[in-house]
Amino acid sequence: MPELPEVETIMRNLRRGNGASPLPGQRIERVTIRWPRHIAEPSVGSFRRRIRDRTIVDVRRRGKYFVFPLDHGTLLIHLRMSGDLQLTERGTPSGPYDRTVFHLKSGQQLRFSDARKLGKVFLLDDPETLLGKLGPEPLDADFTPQVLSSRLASHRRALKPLLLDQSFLAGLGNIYTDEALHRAQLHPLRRSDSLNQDEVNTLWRGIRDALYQGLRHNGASIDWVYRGGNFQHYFRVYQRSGKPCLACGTTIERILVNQRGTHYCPTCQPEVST
DNA sequence: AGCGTCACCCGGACGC
DNA sequence: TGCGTCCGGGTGACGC
Repeated sequence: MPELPEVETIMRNLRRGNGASPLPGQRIERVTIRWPRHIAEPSVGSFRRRIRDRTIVDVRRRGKYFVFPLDHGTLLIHLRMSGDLQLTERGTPSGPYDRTVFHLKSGQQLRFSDARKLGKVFLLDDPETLLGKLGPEPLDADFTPQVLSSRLASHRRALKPLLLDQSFLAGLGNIYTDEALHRAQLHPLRRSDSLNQDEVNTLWRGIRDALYQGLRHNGASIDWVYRGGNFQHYFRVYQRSGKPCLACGTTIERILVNQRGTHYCPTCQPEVST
């Protein structure tokens, strides 16, 4: 499932062009919409009309969103569970899950494929109506341990659901949350306002380390969808239940936390009486 | 505020 | 071989 490192990796490829021409500067001629419910805003008809002849000015990421500032308005795409974005050369055979295809003046196509159809596409005048709800970027320089500390203290939730909450912190999903908590040696059910300063610092480090390692390996390819990365070979806890902890040998456990599969090491991440 | 639940989806795993 | 069933997971809506 595309989380920050996967979205960032795909974003960099689009920006560079990766063999094809870079996406910034390219013009959209028209769009093919094979699954209209992908278009979240505006209406499909309005979207189709307004996207014509727009120039893609830049390619960015905010949280798990792709952000494409246009000469008029901003295109935003969220991959959710099973989405992928590819920049393809003229004549590339279409895939079975290509849902929305942007035909570019260059002959290339920007293809949004999404097997499970949960992704979303937006065309907004003001992207902040969407992006403004997001919490800080965990890799930004102004995301300091102090920022994390004060945000943690203002909630009394378990760490796991809090870290998954995009308005608390933008970009973590199930994989990187579990990986970050293991690095920080914190139990997923630990209450956010119970951490001392050392533990906050360790959590900050754990979040950044997990994300940086994901980025270094171009993200994780755990579904049949995104195939670009190999971070899945370096998971310490995610989908490793029943296997030995790489740090201490204890068997990794899987529990449900707010209906989310949660993987952790009972020895490295002890339950704390708070 | 935070939690539980449901809905949206469908490929793949599993059981028979 | 082929069918039926369940699961996972990001997010938003809704109710408590």
